[in-house]
Amino acid sequence: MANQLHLSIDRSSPVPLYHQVVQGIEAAIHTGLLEPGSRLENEIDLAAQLNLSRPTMRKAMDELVRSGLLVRKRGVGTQVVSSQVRRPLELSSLYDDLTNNGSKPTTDVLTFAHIEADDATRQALHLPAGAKVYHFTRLRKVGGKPLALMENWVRDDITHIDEQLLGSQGLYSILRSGGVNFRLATQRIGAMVANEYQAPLLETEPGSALVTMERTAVDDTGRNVETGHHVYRADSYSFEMTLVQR
Amino acid sequence: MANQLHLSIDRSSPVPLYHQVVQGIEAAIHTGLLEPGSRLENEIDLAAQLNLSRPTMRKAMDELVRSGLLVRKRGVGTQVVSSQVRRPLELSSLYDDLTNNGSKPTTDVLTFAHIEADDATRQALHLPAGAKVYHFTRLRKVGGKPLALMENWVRDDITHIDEQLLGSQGLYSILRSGGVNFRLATQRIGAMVANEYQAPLLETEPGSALVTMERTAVDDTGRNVETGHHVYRADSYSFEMTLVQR
DNA sequence: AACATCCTAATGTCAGGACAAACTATTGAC
DNA sequence: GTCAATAGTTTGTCCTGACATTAGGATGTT
Repeated sequence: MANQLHLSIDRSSPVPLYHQVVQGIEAAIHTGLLEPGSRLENEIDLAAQLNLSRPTMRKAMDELVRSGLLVRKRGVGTQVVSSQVRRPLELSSLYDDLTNNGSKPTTDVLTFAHIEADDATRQALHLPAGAKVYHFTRLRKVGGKPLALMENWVRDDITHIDEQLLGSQGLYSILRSGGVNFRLATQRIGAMVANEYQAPLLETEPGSALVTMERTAVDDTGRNVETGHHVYRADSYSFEMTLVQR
Repeated sequence: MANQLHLSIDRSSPVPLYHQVVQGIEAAIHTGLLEPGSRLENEIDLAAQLNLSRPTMRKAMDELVRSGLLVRKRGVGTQVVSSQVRRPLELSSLYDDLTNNGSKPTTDVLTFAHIEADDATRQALHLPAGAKVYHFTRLRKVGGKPLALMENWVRDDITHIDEQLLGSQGLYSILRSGGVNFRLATQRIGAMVANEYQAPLLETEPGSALVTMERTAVDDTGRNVETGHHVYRADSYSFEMTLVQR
């Protein structure tokens, strides 16, 4: 039962020890070395084997529990979750998701403007009256096939946004280069049917199903940096996530 | 700038100290005592004021950061997020969500059976060939208005499920009473248009937009307890969540 | 054989301390 | 006046140690 997982911890590495443990166990689960349903050794022994303190070991396991790979039960032990685990929904842009996936997305910038924010945008971004924002709509394709139609509003007091840049990079990548450290986002996922404007752009029929997503992102200084309204072809996109009981 | 929040910590309470702090700060934010965008005192001072150790204080703030109410920045401090915060998507049943919301949902059990699991179900629940499951479809209404059409498969080796019980309680409530401690779930959210079967049940037109959700839930022993396929009227339901950068 | 009780093992909570790293603002030099 | 070095503040990481709580098996009794 006691599974020997010989992780190697590099104390001279700049990556935190607990994170090295997280990566090691993640890898062990992924490669099948740790089988689904199998029990891990207890925290204290594991910590001792790796010459780590128990709080450090525990913090690593905390993260794995939070991400859904492990399940703990007091008085019993820790198990690898038996289901094939999907990654929890993370704060990332569609563009990043696609490139990480090996796809090569392209972006058509349909409209681009630097305008005074309307009421809804001012409220979403907490801007004073008269403040200006970047507003643009983009069409994202993968393999030449349209996937998403995206409309965004971004505050203009952070970094300059260029129409050409938008055509070659993801929005979040541009903003990160501009010094924005995203911390969290609130979003709402729903559904609608394609209207006469959306359907031809997405190369589908009016009346076909679309997934809708509204998102507002906050950076590490607490500013609401960006808000957007996106629609995706339902036959090509869905949101996967892992929920963890807290 | 240093905001005085006089939380009271009860050391004789069975609820963990860090959780008392979480609740206290949550309440302070909710009541407006801690304004959006305001800075908190540093961890060490806060811990000292409440006669807590820094790790305990820190664990409390960790949770608040994870849930999206606070934003931390090394060398700078901790701020209350300026946006109105929505609760992150938690592992809960629709029924619980609705009752917590003050609504009074009703459930019609459309079909109910105790049958041998098909291939897809066996794979989703990790069951051996020949295993039996409960299979049922339900229609959930709020205020007499149909909201969701739900089809579920549940393993039968945990607790007995009664057709009548399903009509009066949520599924998760029944399973919890049966000794199931849910730990996590993986789910996928998408969209479709209502077909001829769904539309009349949901009192909408064929071709109207529906939000779809597929979910598989895991308990604290690592078993896949339940899997389901739900559809919601898009004009009445959407998924809200908070994503946190990890 | 059935039941209640005790024991053990594991996670959960909490303390107090130490140092590292990052950001800010001030100070100093040119 | 501008820029770079520096000091101080705050969070990030890690350690050792201790006790509480729970689950489940083992034990003993009826």
